[in-house]
Amino acid sequence: MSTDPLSTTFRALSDPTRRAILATLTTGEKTVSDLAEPFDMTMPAITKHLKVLEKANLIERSREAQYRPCRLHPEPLKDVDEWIGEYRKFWEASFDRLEDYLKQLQMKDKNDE
Amino acid sequence: MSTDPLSTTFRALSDPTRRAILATLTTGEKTVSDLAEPFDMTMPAITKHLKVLEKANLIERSREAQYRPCRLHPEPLKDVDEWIGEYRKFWEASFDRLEDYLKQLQMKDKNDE
DNA sequence: TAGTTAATTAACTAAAAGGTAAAATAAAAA
DNA sequence: TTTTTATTTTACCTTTTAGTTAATTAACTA
Repeated sequence: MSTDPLSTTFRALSDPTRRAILATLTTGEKTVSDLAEPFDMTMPAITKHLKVLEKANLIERSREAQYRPCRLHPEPLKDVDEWIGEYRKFWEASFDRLEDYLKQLQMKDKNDE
Repeated sequence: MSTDPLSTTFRALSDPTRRAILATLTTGEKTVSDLAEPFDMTMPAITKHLKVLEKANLIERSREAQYRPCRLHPEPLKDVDEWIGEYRKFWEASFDRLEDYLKQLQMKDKNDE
């Protein structure tokens, strides 16, 4: 398994339950039970999802009495945004122009051989 | 396993070999051998990574003689970009101000109870 | 046609992911 | 102090992932 930060972030985001948890946390700090409520899933499953998000640094946790509130820690998304930024020009070019662009690059490569 | 498009895209991006393959494809169409060359990995492993990328719609493939050239298909990254856009305001707020913002929301929630 | 090159498929393995039920822990409330 | 509430840990199961080697397919080349 890949343990580099970007892989860890993408991995954490690749589950709809975890993305829904992040979405809930955009409205503020929440308890585990709060977060579990919308899902047809046992508590331990939610605990595991929270662990994945915590290890990916996408949430932070504290303690208040018997609660372990979670809050959003969006910083790793910055790196995803930067990564994806490199590809923006490729989807912004229309399909046909992308074809042309890549064909050009390809011809350039062939000339280099 | 989650089969929704966004999960599939994030899943495909969660491996550094696959991200490196995409990066190589930004310089134009490439054969499987071209793509395999930088990695200390057997061909079947690369074939599998390409299958994951193809199923995630991040690459497209064709046939030329005995070659199966690959090219970038960046469209699914658009959706990732849109998803992440919803979180931009959270990492753009300074850490302290985010704390305040979330605390505010939290108080509002408590008042609603 | 025989051999080579490019890539895939098949069969297998080890580890990780995502879930469960039951037991354990920690703090609050009665 | 006992009970309840919130959450985690443990032990288990099944499926998926990421890799391997060996065999196969497909097309070019001598």
